[in-house]
Order: sequence, then structure tokens, then C-alpha cells
Amino acid sequence: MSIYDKLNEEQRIAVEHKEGPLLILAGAGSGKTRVLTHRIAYLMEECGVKPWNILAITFTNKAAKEMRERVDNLIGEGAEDVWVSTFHSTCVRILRRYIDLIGYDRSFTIYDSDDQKTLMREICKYLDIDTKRTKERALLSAISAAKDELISPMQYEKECMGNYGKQVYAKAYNEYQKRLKANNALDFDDLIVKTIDLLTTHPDVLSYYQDRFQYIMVDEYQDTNTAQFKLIELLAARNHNLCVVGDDDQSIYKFRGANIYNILNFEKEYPEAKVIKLEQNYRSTQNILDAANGVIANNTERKDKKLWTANEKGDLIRFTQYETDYEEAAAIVDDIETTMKENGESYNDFAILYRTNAQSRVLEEKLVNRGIPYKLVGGVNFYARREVKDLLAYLKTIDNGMDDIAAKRIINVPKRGIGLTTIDRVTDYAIANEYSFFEALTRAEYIAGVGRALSRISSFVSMIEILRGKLDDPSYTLESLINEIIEATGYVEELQAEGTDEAKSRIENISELVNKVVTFEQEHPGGSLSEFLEDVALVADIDSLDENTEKVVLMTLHSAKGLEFPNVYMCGMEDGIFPGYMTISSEDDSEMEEERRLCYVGITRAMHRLTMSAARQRMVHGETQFNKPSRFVHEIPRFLVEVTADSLKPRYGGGTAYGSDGYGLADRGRGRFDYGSYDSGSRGYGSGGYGSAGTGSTGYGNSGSGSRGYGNAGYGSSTGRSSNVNGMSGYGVGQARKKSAIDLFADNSMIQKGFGAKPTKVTPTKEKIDSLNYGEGDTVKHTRFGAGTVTALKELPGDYEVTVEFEKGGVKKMRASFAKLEKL
DNA sequence: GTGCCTGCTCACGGG
DNA sequence: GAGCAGGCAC
Repeated sequence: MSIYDKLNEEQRIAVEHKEGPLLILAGAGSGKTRVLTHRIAYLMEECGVKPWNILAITFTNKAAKEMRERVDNLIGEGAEDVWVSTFHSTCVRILRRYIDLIGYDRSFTIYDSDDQKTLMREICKYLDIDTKRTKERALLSAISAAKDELISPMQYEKECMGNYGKQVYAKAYNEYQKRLKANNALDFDDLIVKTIDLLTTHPDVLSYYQDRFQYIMVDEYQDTNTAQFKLIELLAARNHNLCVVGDDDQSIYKFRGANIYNILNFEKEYPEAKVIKLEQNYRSTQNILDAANGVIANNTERKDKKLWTANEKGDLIRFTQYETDYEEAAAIVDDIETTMKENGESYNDFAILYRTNAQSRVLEEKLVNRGIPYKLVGGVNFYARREVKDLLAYLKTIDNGMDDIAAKRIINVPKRGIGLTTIDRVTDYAIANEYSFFEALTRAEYIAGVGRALSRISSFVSMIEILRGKLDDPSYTLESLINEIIEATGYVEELQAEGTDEAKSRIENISELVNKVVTFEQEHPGGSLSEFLEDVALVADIDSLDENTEKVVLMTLHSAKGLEFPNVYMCGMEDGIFPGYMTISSEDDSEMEEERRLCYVGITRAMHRLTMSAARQRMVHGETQFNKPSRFVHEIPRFLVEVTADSLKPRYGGGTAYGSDGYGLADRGRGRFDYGSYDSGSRGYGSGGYGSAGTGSTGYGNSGSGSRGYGNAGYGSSTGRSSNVNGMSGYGVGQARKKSAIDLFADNSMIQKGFGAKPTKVTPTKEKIDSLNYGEGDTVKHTRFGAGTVTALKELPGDYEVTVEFEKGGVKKMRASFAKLEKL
């Protein structure tokens, strides 16, 4: 029996496709990695293709590593010569060899987003750009977008002719590139762009790689941007043996330039392409799959496909709306513990997914309290911590003396009495004489006004030069280098003297960095400093995830792509969070579609059990926000969802129905749930029926009896009575889906009065406010959230607490002194 | 030149 | 709510 016998028919056809372009549309969980690895094995074993003639591109190092391991397992050793790597590391490898051909030094530095921001700040100062009006971030994202589309500064400038506002961007882009070049640095986008520059201007180099990469495979093709597409096109131009694998329904990186048309138009680009659809899912239960299909069916721009599975139906998807984000987190953690015991599973069988990194904090808190081991993916990157960045800046300065950003970062860290005035003078001198900042430091004695700082500067310079000199000895390790830096600068010593908890944790991070250096040298004997730094620059958060350690995994939905877990929790399922406020208020419908694909990705991560949750109120950026359950929850066919009432202790008085929001809670018993009339399919939603029941009773709304297309407002009361409260009833026949979802809980102010919102911490107000020029019922404008109606006002000492229902951003409660609302 | 305080800004995702 | 830049006092 061969390794190919276990493949299904479509998988086998894909694996055995040898020559010519191939598009594999692989639905979630359809075994695409299996196809890719088997195809590599097949090419090598059955077709005699040399491993070094195969290039497989993935999006993360983690995926690359796994792919190599799996190929190794298939064919037994020999996969190490297959070039498996990410777009970015592929480009770095090519550039390290040939970038001098396009005018950079081969020891170039890679700038991360912090470095980019620092550089842009300098540029704004230099070009007199008012950063209040034009943000660095905006400039950088415009530049990044231009690069993703392969638009050069010159082209950009042309396009901006006559548009004064845009000309600022063009100038900034131009200066930014100039400075990157002067610093011998490349940002992430440049890695791709410069590789294309190199290949298009040097046919011999291109030809070399075209010969080398006779078989090219690209994973997650739906996430490639125009530049990446172009790169692949160049490399594959001679042999046309290009195999791309992707799923248009899982395209979730538009914000960083992903061009979904790369996959949608593949057949136009390569008319001779063979197209294979993998539609059998091996991962999830039928119910989970149906839920995912139900959600994604609301998107219009997609390739037709229908996922199916031979797996059992499985459990229903569970949904619960909690009072606060804290209760939500507590309940999830509870549930993990119970389920784990009941099913004899381990912690790594559970993943908690959320839309934004900020949501992890509350969850972490609860997990720590319970002593549950967890792994947080993302958040504040290890390499973004101050102490780690400082030490890396030393390494960068030693490695690449032209990197001004790095040199300026450490010139006075730890403090050595070289202040801003001195730095400015050195900078001016450097610019005037076209030296790098570090070069200028070596000539400090010629710089007017440096005076007192001169001796300090020279000792800094000689420290760097001595360390740099040591690297000439091939037996000198990077480990010794970093230890000498720590020693010479007194960095750790200073932290030890501080003795605070924060200082201790910084010291731990530093020793962690030293560990990483050691590991790097073990894994890459003879690896250079540049290689170490590039390794560091190109790690993704997800790379550090080891699914085999017994920990609950916490991460964003974005990070979860490509992974699977027996039990998945999708929390914060609220309009305003997911889909996010930005998406809801956007004019562009495609953004909602992207958000929906993200939801699809989340759902399809689950193998056996999917639990969704929402909170009525949560703190977002210091303001209490009231959110309705996510429209995506409503898009799951109702018969697939089991809604459980928040079963925490009764707290708001038993038996009384609160709120007209249709989620009215009664006694916190384990109530039943009713969506209203979801049965009627596309025709309408019941607004009611989210009511949970009184203790053990069946106090829920009438089910929206089929054809009528609505449900009564099902406010559970302790008597289990279903009734209309405050005149809110379900939506009528034919009510548009979208509308009902949005208006479902129109009168949120009632909840607030009923529940009495969580007391906000009273902080002294900066500016005493005695009266307001607006009141309940007035329309006001918020600088960020736009227009809204004041639904409640509460007097505080010297301030007011204003509850505003925004037209687009939901209900928010804010301090009048802080929010600066303007009456309309 | 250093250190503290205040006020402002950012509130989506990441290689 | 948090992190950072800028202002101000020493």
C-alpha cells in the first residue's frame, strides 16, 4: 500500500498533477496541507524531481516547519533540500545574495513597525508635516498600500499631481524610501518589492531562480497581495509549474493588501490551468459545518462550493449572552474545566478566539485566578518590549553601522549623559555631510557644540567598535557578544539596582533573549549576526505556538487560521466588536464580507464543539459599551443553535423582566431560547425570544410561528409568560434581515435603568462641569462615533455621565467632561 | 541633561 | 485604559 492510497479522488488528482498551472480550491479542513505535502513527495518519488527544484511558499514559519516535517515523514529524510519558506524569508534569502546589485549592502536591516514609526516621525519633523492633521500611521499605511500595489514613489507622485492633500503623502513616501536606503534598511513590504526590482532589472538572476524553482507551490493563496502575485508570476514564468492552494472564503487579510482577485482570476491569468475543488471536510461535525455554511452564504463575491462531511452531526452550537465581559470570561473558564473533566480532554484541546487582542486581558485574568495554564498568541510581541528592542538595537548597530534608528535608540541607553541637544547636533552634522549617524559619532570632535559630551561619545563609539571587531574571529559566538553587551553597558546591573517587579520581569526578558541567541546558534551553526537579526525580524506571533503543550490557547481569529481544536470558544460575539464598529459604519460592503469570512474561519476551526458568547456590556477603552449580539450569530440557522441563559447567580431581582431589548433576563435560571421566527428563513427575524426563562420554567417567547415571520418579544418572566414589554414586539413579515438585526434592541437605555450599570470608577475630573447644553433626547455629535441620541443623563460630582445611542456605533456611556459632545 | 507630570491619542487584524 | 510625546522644574 502506498502513501497515496489514503487520499480521496480529488486529492489524488491534485497530487498527481505534474506539469502546468494548478488551482486547488480547498475548503476549510479539506486536507490541503496533506495534498501539498503528498504532492511534494510525489514529485520527488514518482517523477524524479530534485528536492532543490521545488519551492513551497507558506505565510508563516510555523506552517513552513510543519510542512517540511510532514514531507520528511512521508518520504523519510530528504526533504531538507526542498525550499520551504515564507514569502518574506524567501525574499530575504534572495536579497542577502544579490541586493548589492541594486545598491544596498548585503547586511541590510529589516525594520519592524516600531522602527517604521520612529523613522516616519523624524520625516514628519523634517518635512514640517503637521502630525495632528496627517498621522504617521496614515502615512505609513498609505505607503504600505502603495508598495503592495508596486507603486513607486515616483509613480505615486505623478498620481498625486494637482491634489495638494495627497502631495504630502508623496513627499513623505519619497523621503521615507530615501532614508531607508540611507540606513541600509528595508521594511517588510520592501522585502517583496526589492526582490521584484532585483529580478526585473537583472535577467541573469531571474533566470537562475527560474531554473532553480521548477515546481512552485503557494499555500493560502487567497491572502497574497499584488506584489506577491507578481513575484510568483516572475518565478514561474518559464516553467508554468505553479500550483496554488487557497480558499476564497478564508481571505481575511485585505487590510494588509491581500487581493482576493489573485485567486478568483487565476484561471483568467492561466487559461490552461487545471482547477480542483476539495469539498470534503475531515475536521468538523456536520452541525459546525452547516453553521459555517449558513454564515458564509450571506456573502456574494465567492466561488461556488459546498463543503460536506462524513462526520456525525455532533452537538449544537451553543450561544450565551452574559451581563458583562467578566461574567463571560468566568463562564468560559468554568466551562473549560467542566468539559475537560467530563470528556477526559486536556487543556490543549481548547481554544478561545476573539476579534481583538485587547479582549484577552479579562480572559487571562480568569485563567490566572483558576491556575489554568494557557498560551497567549499575539498581544505585545516579545521582540517589541523595550529592553529587548534596546539590546537588539545594540546588535543592529554592530551589524549595520548605517542603521540610524538603532544607533539613536541606544546612544543614551542606559543613560550616559548624551542628551537631546547633542543628538540633534550630531544629526545635523550627519545630514550636512552625508554620514550615517554612527559615522558622525566617530567624528564627534569635528562637530561644533558637542563639547562636554565628547568623551562620552567616544567611549560609546569604541565600545561598539571593539565588539564589532570581535566578530571577525569566527570562533567568537553571538552568545558571547550579547553577554558582553550586557556587561559593557551595565544594562542588567542597572535593572537589578532598581529592584522593582517591573525591573525583574525585564531582566527575565533579557535572559529569554539570550536563550534565543543560544538556540539560534544551536540550530544554525555558523549563523551570522545578520541572520540572527533577520530570524528575529521575521518571526510571527503564531510561530511560537506548540499545540502539544497542555495549555489553553488564546488568540485572535486572524491568528487561528489554519489551526484546529476539538473545542472552540468564540467570545465577544457582538455587533460593534465582531463585526467591529469600523466595519459596521463603513460604506464599503466588502468590509462586512471580509468580517464574515473571518467568522467563517473561526467557526471552521472547531472539530467537535463550538461555543459562542457575547456580553451586554463591556469596557472598551475606558468606556462602558452596550452591544447587541452579533449579526453573525443570527446568520447561523436557528435549529443549529442551543441558547443557554447566563446561569450565574441572580443579582438583579428575580422574576422581573428587564429591558425591551428582547434579551430580557428573568431569573437567571437555565431558560430556553427562542430566536423568534428564524424558521421563515430569509424573511425576517423575531426580535424577541432571546429572553431566558425564569427558574427552570419555560418562559420564552413564542416561537415565531413559521410562516408569519416574527416572534413575540419573549421576555422571560418568572411565570414564564411571554409578552410584549414596552411595546416591543417582533418584526413583521418581510422585515429585512439587516434591519432587524440592527434594530433588534433599539431601546437599550432601559437595560441601563433596569440593571444599574456597573459603577464606573470615579476619577477626579479635570474640568468641573456644572451644566450641559444638551439633555435626554437631544442629538449630539461625538468626534469619533458621529451622531447619536442622548438616552440617559446622570449627575456626578462635577461631571455628568451621558449615555448616547449612536447611529452607527451602538450605545456608549461616557463622561461629559471627557467626551466633548456637541449638541446638534 | 534628567525626571516627572500632564495631556493627547489610539482605540481591528499582522509578516 | 495605556502608552507616548512634550513641557516644565530641578
